Amino acid sequence: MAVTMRDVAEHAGVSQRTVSNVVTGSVPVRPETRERVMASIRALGYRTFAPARQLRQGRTSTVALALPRLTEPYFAELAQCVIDRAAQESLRVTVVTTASRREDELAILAGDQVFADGVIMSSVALTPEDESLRHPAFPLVLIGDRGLGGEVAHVGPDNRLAVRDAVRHLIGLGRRRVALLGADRGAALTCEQRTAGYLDALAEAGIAVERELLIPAGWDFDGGLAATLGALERTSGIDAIFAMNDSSALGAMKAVARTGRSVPADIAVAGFDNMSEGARATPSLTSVGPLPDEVAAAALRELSAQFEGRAEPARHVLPHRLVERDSTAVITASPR
Amino acid sequence: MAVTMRDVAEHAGVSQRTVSNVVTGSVPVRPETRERVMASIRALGYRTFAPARQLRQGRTSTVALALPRLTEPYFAELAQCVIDRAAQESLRVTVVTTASRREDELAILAGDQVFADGVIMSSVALTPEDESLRHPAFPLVLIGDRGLGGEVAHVGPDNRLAVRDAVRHLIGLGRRRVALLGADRGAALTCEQRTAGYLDALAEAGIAVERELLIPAGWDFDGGLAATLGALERTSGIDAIFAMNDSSALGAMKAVARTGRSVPADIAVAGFDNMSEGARATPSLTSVGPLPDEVAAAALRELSAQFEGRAEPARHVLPHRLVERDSTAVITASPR
DNA sequence: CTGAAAGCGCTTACAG
DNA sequence: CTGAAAGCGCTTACAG
Repeated sequence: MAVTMRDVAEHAGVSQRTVSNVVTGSVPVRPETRERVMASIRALGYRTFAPARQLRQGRTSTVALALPRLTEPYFAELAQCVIDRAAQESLRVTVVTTASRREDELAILAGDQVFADGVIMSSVALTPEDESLRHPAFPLVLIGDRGLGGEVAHVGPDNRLAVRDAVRHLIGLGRRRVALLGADRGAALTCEQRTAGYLDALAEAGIAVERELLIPAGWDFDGGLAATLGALERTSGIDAIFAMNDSSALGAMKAVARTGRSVPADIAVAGFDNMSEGARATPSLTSVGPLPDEVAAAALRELSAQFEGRAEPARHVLPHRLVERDSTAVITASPR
Repeated sequence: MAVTMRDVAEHAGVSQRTVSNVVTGSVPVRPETRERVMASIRALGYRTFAPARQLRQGRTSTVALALPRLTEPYFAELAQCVIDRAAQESLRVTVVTTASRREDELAILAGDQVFADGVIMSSVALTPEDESLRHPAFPLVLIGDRGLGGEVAHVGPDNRLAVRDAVRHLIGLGRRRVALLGADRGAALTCEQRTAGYLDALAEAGIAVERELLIPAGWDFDGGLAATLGALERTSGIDAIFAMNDSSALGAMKAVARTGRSVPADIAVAGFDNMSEGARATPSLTSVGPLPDEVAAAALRELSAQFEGRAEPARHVLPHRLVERDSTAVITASPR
């Protein structure tokens, strides 16, 4: 740093203390003095050197956000929500991406990459057995899918209930052959839980489970597209698709259209995540889950609670909402 | 911070200096000592407090990335590229979004939000007249579209040349009524430059400019979709569309399909940005421009040069590439 | 390869 | 409302 607070103080003929008061605005300063200091700041081109303040205050006022990737629209939207919410509390956000690599997620737990007061992580590769999850060395909140261990804070929906509600909605439309898209992530808790919700809804309605309606698929647009194309070719009579997330649901809608069928007339489609992109799709996509902004807000709230020592790490079940849109409308629209 | 380096040194029976050597790995430490220190670190749960290191070193090892929003796929991809490239140089990335607000961009120039060694900004609202651009108070690199002032570093393609190449390609396919989608941002330099490239290509081919082929549109998916639907209804005979960016080009392709026409048989479509999403679209999208990763790499390289005082802020013209894909293929595919 | 000590640029009780 | 001074937790010449 070229010019320091000391230089400004000298230039303005006041103490460092006064300059600090002006800069932080924490203490009222006589307008006259204030003006003089501001003038010196401008004249000298002074800028606060953040690390010094942070060292003194013992905190960075930064949160790290760890996500698999920003190129998945859901994560991009979530990141935007976290940034916006954090800004309201004068917190900055450092984004770290893991590419879904277990080693990267573990490195974050080890605190290697963490130059922040706390971490919000969307983990996809950790398991409840991971020891480092027992005692994170810093405030940590897991978001999204995973319900891991008992020690670590978490915010997320009740996956099972949410999916049950969504599939119930599909069945309520009179659909009887509801495919579950993305049903192959054996060990992943989220997948298990969402699958359980699907089975609940079927059982409730007295519909038998058909093995071929459990469709393996990647949880992204291309995964949903490819798997749906395959399923529609292989299996006839599918009249609804519940996708494990919105990205794959959007892919599924494209697949349906490409085979000359219509959403929702021939096949109703619903997803999970309540991505804002779903509202803008054609047809607009029915989805279940908390809103991304609600997830961001809850994660930040939990992190703040830990910063302030207000609470033990807690596990928050976020209420989900089923937003019904055109992709499950009851009208029988004609194709195109 | 609970446990400091001092505590570790005491616990291990060595000096702070030695602990520091072990932690940073900058100086070789006797394996035996090293092990003892590591054991103490684990036992005490020590973690480096970044601000102290940063204060001492006089730098944050963080770059701020300022973008309009993360929910625009191009920016999400660019952010991912910057994060990946930065990680290679042990730099962290703090993401700040401006929502395209001029006041937010100015605040960043004023250094208000900047807790980083330098800033990479994708500005959309500043003009060459903005005084704060003359003498940024910290290393600053503008990316993407804007060619602003002479003082501030910039990386970006030659918009005019790039668009000329792309439109030339369209004309080379035998298309004669090439629409320019997104041609309404009067003052914006990028828009001006790209429009000039379009006009160049037409002039070259001896094609008269048709006023109604200059289509105003927002530079995003929905903007491209809506404007193209309107244009196709209003104007007949359009046989190609060059969109100002890939997002609006993807919207245009959807509009074309929705009106029962086919890409590329009826209407060829090309965009700008070389977003990776374009390669995955159906049909895959022809695009021109540098790759997002090339933009990220160049921006970071320029920033590093400024950090090290290696150079005056420079203006880098990135080579563009025209990636030809299915949306401009010569085969006459039948619809669907 | 390791110690003892200075100092990075701030903020904040402690006085007035 | 303002001063003088201590100290946050590191790294790094300076010695050995």
